[in-house]
Amino acid sequence: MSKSDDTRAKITETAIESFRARGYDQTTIRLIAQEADISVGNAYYYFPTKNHLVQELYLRVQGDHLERVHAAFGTSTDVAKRLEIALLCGLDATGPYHDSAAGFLAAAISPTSAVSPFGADSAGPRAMAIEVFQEVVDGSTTAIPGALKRQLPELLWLAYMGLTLFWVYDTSEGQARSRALARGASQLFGTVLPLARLPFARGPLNQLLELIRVARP
Amino acid sequence: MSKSDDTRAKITETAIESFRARGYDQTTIRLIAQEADISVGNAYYYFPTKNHLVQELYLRVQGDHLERVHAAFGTSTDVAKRLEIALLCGLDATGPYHDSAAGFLAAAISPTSAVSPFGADSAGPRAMAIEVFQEVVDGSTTAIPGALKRQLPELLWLAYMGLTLFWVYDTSEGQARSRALARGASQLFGTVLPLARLPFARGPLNQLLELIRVARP
DNA sequence: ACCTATTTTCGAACATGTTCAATATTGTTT
DNA sequence: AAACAATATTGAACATGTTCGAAAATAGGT
Repeated sequence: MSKSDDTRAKITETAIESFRARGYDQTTIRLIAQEADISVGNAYYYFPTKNHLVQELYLRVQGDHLERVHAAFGTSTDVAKRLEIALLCGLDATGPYHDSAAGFLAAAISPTSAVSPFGADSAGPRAMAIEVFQEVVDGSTTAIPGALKRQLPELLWLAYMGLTLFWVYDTSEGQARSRALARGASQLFGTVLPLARLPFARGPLNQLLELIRVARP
Repeated sequence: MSKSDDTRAKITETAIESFRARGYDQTTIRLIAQEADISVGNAYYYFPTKNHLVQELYLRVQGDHLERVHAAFGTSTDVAKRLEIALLCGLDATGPYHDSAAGFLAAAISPTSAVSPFGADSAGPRAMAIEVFQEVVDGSTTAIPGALKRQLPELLWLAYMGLTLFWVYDTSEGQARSRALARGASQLFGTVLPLARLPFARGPLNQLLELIRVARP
């Protein structure tokens, strides 16, 4: 088992390192095999698809995101502030890969892909990602209507996915626009959330929650 | 010029027909060339990329969307109702391609792809798509704050892109959930919009518009 | 009609993700 | 230790998007 684990680990490490250094497209299976001193076929013995190697990278970045968030939350108890932290830490964690983000996105977006954020194959990484936003909500002292509070982590994660999509297309220096968007959106969220408790917000809010119920099977 | 146009048209038609019948992945350049009675190299003389052929399909679907919307608007003057019509017609227009939507999506999503909805190469089709939502707004008698009204078509188009993304992943019978989402979202929009005129909505609304200003370079 | 430049067409070649049958290695049983 | 079963490993082969240099067709000018 050890030999097998070794080979697997060698492939994983080589692939991740190559993804970081060369990006998605430039990282070919043949190159990985060569650098890991194995044959092409052997790589496919452990990973059925190139995208399954991306999955490994995804996991690592996800772990990094969680770590960064934990380090940055500090004593913040305001949801909006915590959301801002979570979003910005997410951008920090993915930052090194922005140059080849397009390649990764194309690989990830297809529902049949192993790395599709919505697919079954990435239930693990996804749960990890939603966990971040669960902590955003749980660690806050802001009053949030119960029905909304339950759905919120997943909704915020979805918003984060949207931000990531924006980020991929963001060519501004250091992706400054994405950061500004993260800050602005968090702030807006902080402004709007209290309004949810006002009486005439009940109608729209219930409509929104019902909408989510329809959308989530 | 006529001979050239003929070849180009033959390729376009063959490709679109193949996309419809076989989907994205199963449509290979060699197959198109064979069915169009030309060589592979010749296809590449007219279309630098397979995705440029998808672009042609995109244009056609876009035109179909616009037609359907015109036929369906009727005498509706309510923004929410018109939005619902636009969204549902969009789903109708793309319906035939749902089976291979994943392939198309993967091809379209990369910023460097010719068919990326946000890229420069598809400025034409995109303008056409936004035009639909321009008409949603222009043909309505609903009172909308001016600053918002100006941004609305683009925002609604963005929402439509989101709906399309949901639709790609939607495996429900006839994509019923996507349709329900379209209806529900339109309705919610109709409920929320009037609230934008209330005094305390001014703050969040301005924040939102500022956010858009930041996000749009 | 002939020559030249441009446009169009061809098909072989290349790179890369993936598959597969054959071979080697390791583990288990007797 | 020998025989058998399982697990690992290999490298060639395949499909497909794309490139490229050469050949053919066409257009324009004299």
